[in-house]
Amino acid sequence: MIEVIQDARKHLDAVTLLTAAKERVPSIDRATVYRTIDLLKRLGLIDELDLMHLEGEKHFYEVKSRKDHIHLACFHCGRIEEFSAPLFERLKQEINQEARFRVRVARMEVGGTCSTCAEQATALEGEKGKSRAASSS
Amino acid sequence: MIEVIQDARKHLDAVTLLTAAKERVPSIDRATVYRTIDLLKRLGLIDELDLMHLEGEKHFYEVKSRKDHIHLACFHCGRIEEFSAPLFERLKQEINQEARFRVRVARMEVGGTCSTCAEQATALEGEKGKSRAASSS
DNA sequence: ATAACTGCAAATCTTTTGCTTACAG
DNA sequence: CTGTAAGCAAAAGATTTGCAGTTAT
Repeated sequence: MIEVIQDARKHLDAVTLLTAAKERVPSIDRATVYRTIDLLKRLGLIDELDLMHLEGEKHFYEVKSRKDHIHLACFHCGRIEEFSAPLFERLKQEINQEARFRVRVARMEVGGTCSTCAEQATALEGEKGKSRAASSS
Repeated sequence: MIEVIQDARKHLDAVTLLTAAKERVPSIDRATVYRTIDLLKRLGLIDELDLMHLEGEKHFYEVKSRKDHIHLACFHCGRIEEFSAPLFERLKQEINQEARFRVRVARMEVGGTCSTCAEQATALEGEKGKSRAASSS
């Protein structure tokens, strides 16, 4: 089961995970998937993500890596980027020290506009701008 | 409606929000609450939180403040602490620059052990073994 | 026999939607 | 009128639970 998550190229939600798992064990049930997810979560083997609820309220899962990364969710194209930063690690340390809070899991999710979509938007504005400029939203 | 969220001393989930709103407008319905939440979210007036799903899968809401803060959720006592750090702001800037990702909302949630619970755990360990060391408070 | 795991079905919880009425512009 | 907002009821989506049958210890 954790293999399924590991093998996945993208973040899986429970239903997709169920479908994927069925390819290996056709008889597998929803309940088993959820129970296993819960187990893996408690064991700290996987992380649970929300990905800014771009696709509804479901959760997504990924195998926990040594280095946490931030998920950047583009509101326009829905793509999820991952971003690692030393600053993030430092921030966690700071929380440990300044708030005296022992960090076990840290999740940072960001929503906004990815570079591709930003460029497209800029390009579009440019086209329209030929005829008429200056409409501040 | 946003007043209800503003007045709240703690983070509210939709059901609690509904109850609170009913005190002002008894006829109010779930649907209205959810529709309003959705509106306020889109207007960027409130932020949606998960608080590490300490209490199930519901979402919590708080009025958006100028300065984002990080939510620290204690797995032991369930308390939610807020933590602001310049480092967090810098991290967002870094995302803007290095990933060329235009950040609109950033959410960071941390799960772990708060200082109080950590002290209690230490105290317990101390009892089992040797004498306690001085603890800060 | 015991304990852990699984499938199946039903239940629960949270959020969304369709329809209808009320009301303001 | 016409479009927006609200109530109500039902639906939908995601996750959990109770129960019973299997399998390994």
